[in-house]
Amino acid sequence: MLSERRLQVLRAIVQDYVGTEEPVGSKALTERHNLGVSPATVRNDMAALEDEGFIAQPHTSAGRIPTDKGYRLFVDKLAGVKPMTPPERRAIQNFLDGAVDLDDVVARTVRLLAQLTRQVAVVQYPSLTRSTVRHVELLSLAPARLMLVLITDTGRVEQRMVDCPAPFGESSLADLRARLNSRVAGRRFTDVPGLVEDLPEAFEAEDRGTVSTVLSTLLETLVEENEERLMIGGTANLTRFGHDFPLTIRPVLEALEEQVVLLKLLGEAGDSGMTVRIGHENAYEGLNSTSVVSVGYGSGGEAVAKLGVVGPTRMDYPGTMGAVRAVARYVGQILAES
Amino acid sequence: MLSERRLQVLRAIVQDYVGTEEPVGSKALTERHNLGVSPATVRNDMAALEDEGFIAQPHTSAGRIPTDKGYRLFVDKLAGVKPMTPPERRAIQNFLDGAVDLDDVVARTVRLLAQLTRQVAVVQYPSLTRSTVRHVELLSLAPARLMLVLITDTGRVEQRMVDCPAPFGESSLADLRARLNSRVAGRRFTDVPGLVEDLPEAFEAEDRGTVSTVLSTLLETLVEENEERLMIGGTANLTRFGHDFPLTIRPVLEALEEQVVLLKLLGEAGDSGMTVRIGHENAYEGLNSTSVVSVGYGSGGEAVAKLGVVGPTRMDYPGTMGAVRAVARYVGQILAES
DNA sequence: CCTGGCACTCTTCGCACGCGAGTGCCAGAC
DNA sequence: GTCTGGCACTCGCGTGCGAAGAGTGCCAGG
Repeated sequence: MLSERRLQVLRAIVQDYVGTEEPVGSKALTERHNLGVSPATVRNDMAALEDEGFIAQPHTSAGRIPTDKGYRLFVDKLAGVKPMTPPERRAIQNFLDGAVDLDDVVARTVRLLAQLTRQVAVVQYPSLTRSTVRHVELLSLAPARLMLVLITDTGRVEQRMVDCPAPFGESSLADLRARLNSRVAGRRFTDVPGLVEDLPEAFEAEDRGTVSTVLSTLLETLVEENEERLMIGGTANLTRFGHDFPLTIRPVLEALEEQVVLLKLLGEAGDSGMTVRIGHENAYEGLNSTSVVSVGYGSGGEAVAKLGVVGPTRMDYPGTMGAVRAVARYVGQILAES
Repeated sequence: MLSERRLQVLRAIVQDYVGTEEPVGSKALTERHNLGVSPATVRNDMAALEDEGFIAQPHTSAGRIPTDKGYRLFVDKLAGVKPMTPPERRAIQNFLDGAVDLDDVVARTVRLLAQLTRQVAVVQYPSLTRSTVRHVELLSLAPARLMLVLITDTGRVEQRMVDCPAPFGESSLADLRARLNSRVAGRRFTDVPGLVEDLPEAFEAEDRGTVSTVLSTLLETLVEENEERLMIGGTANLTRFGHDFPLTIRPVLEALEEQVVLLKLLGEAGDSGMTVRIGHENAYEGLNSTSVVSVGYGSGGEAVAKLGVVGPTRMDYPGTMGAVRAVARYVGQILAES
């Protein structure tokens, strides 16, 4: 077990390293933090910390830098979450209050997070899993060509082309439209598949193919709509990553382009409370030299989506966590109001 | 005026520099391109080209690299557009054919362009300004509440809520829907106002208020929802920019985050034909070390939006232009089909 | 107008060297 | 036991220098 002072030494190392970006030595430590002991003592502590794998030296005769394990301990035990100052809070609220619609809320949130943390921000759109169908519209564009329009209670509209296997009469169309709406209007997305399953049976044989096609397109649309989208911003902050640029930054940019990767990343984070994934704790190896701080947010008590930031493992964890938490909180408020 | 051979020398310099990323000297030139003259002669030509400002040397006793002016001449006079090979064409078509909706078309286009050119791709969503109305749909959500759905020929769908001043019967609704569509379907946005002006007169007094409301909402949608959006991709290709990383890449990333900047950038490009903006020709100074190749695309003969790529001034212009043109062409086809 | 030759200029690279930061260890003090 | 001061040792980093090499500009001759 590590003594109290050794933990303090680790904390000091993390803080200094985050500030200076340079390996920190025993002498500098005793000068900048009054630990009340001499450099020699600190050296012993450092040796112990290194044995335990919390810190490492890039090369002999250099100072120490924290390892992922060191950051982990720091985040878990040694550092709190730095609360935002009142002016910061006001700024956040003012900025988010100006949003006009959902897209705008998300866009502003991304900007805000990126600015506050000076890192890359990722914001997931509020999930639609609980949304319902308001209306389904079918329009005939050509004899064997329909357009399917889906309107959700969140005001979102999705449309799809449907190529019919056979011409579909106007009366059949009206019939299908009416039956479809009476079954699914007001229902949750997840319930729809079961509700329309037997619909083709109500139609003439010649129309069944088309009906099935329409239905499967509808189901596809629902699934896709349900699919999470996200927005990222602040990529310019990647330039502050480190000196060994190209190699570090490239896989990160690639990861950021793969929304699937990011969604999985956010998805893996715990549902409640803030999650910090440090370096190799990230499953995606392109992000092995980054840390991801994420948290759920939502309109009610429930989290409907996540947001977070991606930055170098050498980041200001307390500050970042404070900003992420505060932003999530205010976004939740905004969503609840609208 | 520059002699024919000097132009050839310039062309060779550009080609070699693009390939090697290193200043090219007189000797290497004569070896790799059989110009039929000796290095000494080439040196004289180079001196002349340098006097005219087409090439420059990073430092004395280094080879020459093209200046922006040199690239300009190269693009205008010395290089053609390299056509895609048949297999490439097929690949493009196949890839784009898989798209399910407009968002998907745009997303795929971005990926495709980024992959083909190995640069940053920018695709603007089809604009509504020059498109035509395919269909207007009116849905009754509540007795005095309608939803107006506008479908454009580019596959874009916009929707609006309409609060009616008075309840609006189902038959009136059908009537309005029919009249509206017969007047505006297939017409350009800009023509719509004149076409629907007198529509309220055809209705009973009690419905006129609602009809007017619907019409003004429609006109609003046509005008206001002309908001331009765009999608970017391939930012990971920025890592191939050069050796002097952070300084070059940072402003580019910043520019890419500012959609306004990008839209202006694309907007400034000529409406017809391909536009190449090289280095300092770009108004936005963050992009002074990049070139932008853009072209309009559209469903018919007319361009409804632009797409393009952003890359280092040292890029393969013929290849890039070929890819951009080909992609624009196929996207246009896809849009026309759907 | 082209060509070969030549002198000149710079950059780059390798290498040796010294400095300084930082470490590990040990003997002694509290 | 724990902390401290001292000391020898290790390396990385910056500097200076010299050689090598690439490339140029210019000139005289074909």
